[in-house]
Amino acid sequence: MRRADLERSVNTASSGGAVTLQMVAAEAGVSPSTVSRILNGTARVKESKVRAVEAAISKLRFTPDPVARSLARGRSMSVGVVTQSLGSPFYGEVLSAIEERLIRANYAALFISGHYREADERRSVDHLLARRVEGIILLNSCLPEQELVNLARGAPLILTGRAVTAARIHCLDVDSTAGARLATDYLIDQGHRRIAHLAGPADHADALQRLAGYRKALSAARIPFAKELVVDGDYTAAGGMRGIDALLDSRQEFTAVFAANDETAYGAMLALHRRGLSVPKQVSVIGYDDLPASRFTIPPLTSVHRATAELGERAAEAIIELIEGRTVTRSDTPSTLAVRESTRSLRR
Amino acid sequence: MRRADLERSVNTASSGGAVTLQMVAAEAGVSPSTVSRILNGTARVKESKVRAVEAAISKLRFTPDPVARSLARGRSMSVGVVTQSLGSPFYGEVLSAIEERLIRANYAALFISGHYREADERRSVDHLLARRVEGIILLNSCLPEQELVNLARGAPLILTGRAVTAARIHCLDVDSTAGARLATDYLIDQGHRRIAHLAGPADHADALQRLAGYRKALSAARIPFAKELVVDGDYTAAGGMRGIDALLDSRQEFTAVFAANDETAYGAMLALHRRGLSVPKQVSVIGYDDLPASRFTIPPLTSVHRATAELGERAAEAIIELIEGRTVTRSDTPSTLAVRESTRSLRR
DNA sequence: TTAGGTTCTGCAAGCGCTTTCATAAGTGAC
DNA sequence: GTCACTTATGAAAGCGCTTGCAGAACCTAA
Repeated sequence: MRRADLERSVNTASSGGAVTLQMVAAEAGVSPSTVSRILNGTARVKESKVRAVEAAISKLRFTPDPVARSLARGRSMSVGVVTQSLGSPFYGEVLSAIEERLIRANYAALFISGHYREADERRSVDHLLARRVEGIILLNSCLPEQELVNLARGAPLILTGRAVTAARIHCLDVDSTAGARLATDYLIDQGHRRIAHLAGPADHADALQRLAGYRKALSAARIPFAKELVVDGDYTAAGGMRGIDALLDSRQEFTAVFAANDETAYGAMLALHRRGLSVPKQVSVIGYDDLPASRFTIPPLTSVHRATAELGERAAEAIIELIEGRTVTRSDTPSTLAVRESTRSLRR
Repeated sequence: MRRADLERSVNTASSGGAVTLQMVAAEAGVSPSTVSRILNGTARVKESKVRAVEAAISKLRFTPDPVARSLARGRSMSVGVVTQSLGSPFYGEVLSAIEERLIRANYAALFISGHYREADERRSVDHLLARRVEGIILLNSCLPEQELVNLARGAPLILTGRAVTAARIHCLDVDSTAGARLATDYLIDQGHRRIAHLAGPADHADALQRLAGYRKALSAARIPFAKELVVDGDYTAAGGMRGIDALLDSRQEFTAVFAANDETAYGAMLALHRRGLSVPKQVSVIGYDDLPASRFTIPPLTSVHRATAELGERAAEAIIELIEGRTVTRSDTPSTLAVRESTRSLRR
C-alpha cells in the first residue's frame, strides 16, 4: 500500500461515508440483522457469513453510524462532564484522564464549564440533559444539595469534592480535611507556630474542609486558633496577593502560610516577594493541588499532591458503573505532601 | 406507540426524558408533523394550534431528542476539537471560547486530545469522524499537510498555528513570526545584543516561526545570528531548565533570553535562579503566550500576548461557516507584548 | 426415517423526529 | 356560487440501526 493510500484508508474510512449497514448486508448477501449481530456479537453466526460480512465491511469501509445506533438502542453513549473551568490546569489533568477512560469504554465525553457560578452550572447541566447524556460528572459542583438529589433522578451523578448521599449519586475525593491536616502538620512539625491560612471561597465545600483540617492540626498541636491569621481568598493568585497584603497590613506575625490552593500560593509568594520577605527564609509557603507548574515556581512550591489522573479515571469508571446499574464502592484517593523548597524548618 | 400509550395512561408530566414529540402532538390534538413544524419554524401554523402545542410542550416538559433529530436530519450537529493537551492553560482558554461559541450556535463540542503526537492525533481524528462530527478544529495539528488535505474531503477543517491551503480548510493564527519579532525587537530596543533563544520543538510550525521571527529581528538590527545562543526545547518548563543549563555550561554570554513559550520561560527563570543569576538584573527573560499565571511569577513575566479567547471564538465561527457552506474571510488576530518585570533595559 | 431439539437467519416493527406529498380548508375574483 | 389558487395540516415514508419473533436449517437420538 502506498503511503497516500494508507492515509486515505486510515482517515477517510469512517468519514462522511454514505456506507450503511444495509449496503454491507447486500454486498455480503445476508440480511441487515445478521450484519448487526456480527457487529455487536449478539448472536452466533455461521463462520462463512461472518467472513463474508467482514470482507464487505472492509471493502466498503463501513463504520456504523453512532447516531442511528443510539436511537435504536435508546442509549446516547455519552456522558457529560461539568468542569468549573476548562482552562484550569488542575481540572485539565482530571479531564484528560476522564476523557481517556471514557473513550476506552466507548462513551463520548461532553465537556462543559460551570465557571464556579451556580447559574452557569445549572445551565450547563440542563444542556447536557437535553443532549441526553446518560450520566454526569460534576467536578466540584456548587449547586445546592437538594438540587443534585433531584438531578440524580434524571441521570446518575458523580460528584467530586463534596459528599451527598442519595440514590444514583456517587462522591469521590470528598474530603480535603486530611490533605489540609497533612500540610499544617508538616509546618507545625517544622517548628512553625504562627501559621496563616489563605482560605478558599466559603461556599465551596472543599475550601471549608481545608480550613477545618488546618484548625484540627492546630488544636492537635495545642496551638490556639487565631482567627486573625485566616483571611478569605477565592482560589486565585490575585486573591492570594490580597490575602498577604491584608495580613501584613494588619501587622500579623507569622512564619508560615498555608494557602487553600496552589494559585493562591503563587499570589502569596509574589506578594511576599514584593514586600521584601523571602520565601522560605522568612516565611514558609505551602499550597494545595500540586499543579504541574508548582515544580517550577521560585522557589518550587511545597504542596499537597492529589492524584489527579487517578481521580479522573475513577470518576469515569464510577459513572460507567452507575450507568450500567452497578454499585460503586467508595474509595478516596489519598493525598500526599510534595515537599519542595518553599518551606523550611525553624528548628536547628 | 405502546410506550406512548403507557406514558399517557400513567399521565404524569414524567421526569423530562421520556416525553416524545408524539405525546406532545396527542396532548395538543395535532399531528406530529405540526409539532415538528412549530418547533423548527419550517412552516406557518395556525395561531391557535401554536398555542395548544406550546402549552402541551411546557405541560409535559418536552425537549426534542437530539439523537432522533440528528438521524432524521442527517446532521450530527457536533464538531470535534482536537487539542494537544486538555490540561494546558493556553489551550484551556481557547477551548472555553470555542465551547461557548459552539453551544450558542447549537453545536455540541467534542474535545479530544492529541498529546502532540502524530499517532494520537490521527486516532483522535478518526474517532471524531466515526462520531460523525460535521467539522473539526485542529489546534496546532502536527499531522502532515497532505493528510490534512485528504481529511478535509471528509469534513471541513480549521487549523491554527499553520498554513495549509486547500478546499474546506481554513487557517487561523498562522503566523507567530510577528510575535517573536515583537519580543526580540523589544529586547534589542532595551539594549540587549546577546539574546539567547530557547526554541520549541522543531516539528512544530509555530516553533519554527518563532525562531524565524527572532532571527529576523536580529538581522534587522544588524546583530549577527549566533547559533550557539539557540538551544532546542520542547515547550515545557523542564526543557527550559535544560536549555539554560546547556547555555551556561557552555559558557555562553547573554543578557537576555527569549523563550518559545511561557512554560519554557518558567523553567528558564528557575534555572537562572538556581545558578544565582537574577532576573531581570542579570538576565532578562521574555516568554510567549502570556498564560494567566505569568502575571504572578517571580518576577512577573514579560510575554507575547495572544488573544486566546478571540482565537477560540474565531475558530468556532469559522468552522460553522465552513459547515454551512459559506466562505470564511481570513483575519489573523494580532499579538501584543505584555511588558512586566522579567525584562530590564541595559541603557541608562 | 422421524420426532424433538438446537442453532441460524430473515422479516418487520420500531427508536423519535423530519419531510415530502397530497388533501382539506380558506380566499378572492368573476 | 364556482373556479383557480394559496395556505394549513395530516399521513406516511424514511434516517440507519437493533431486536423480538418465527420460520428454516441442521442435528441427534431412537
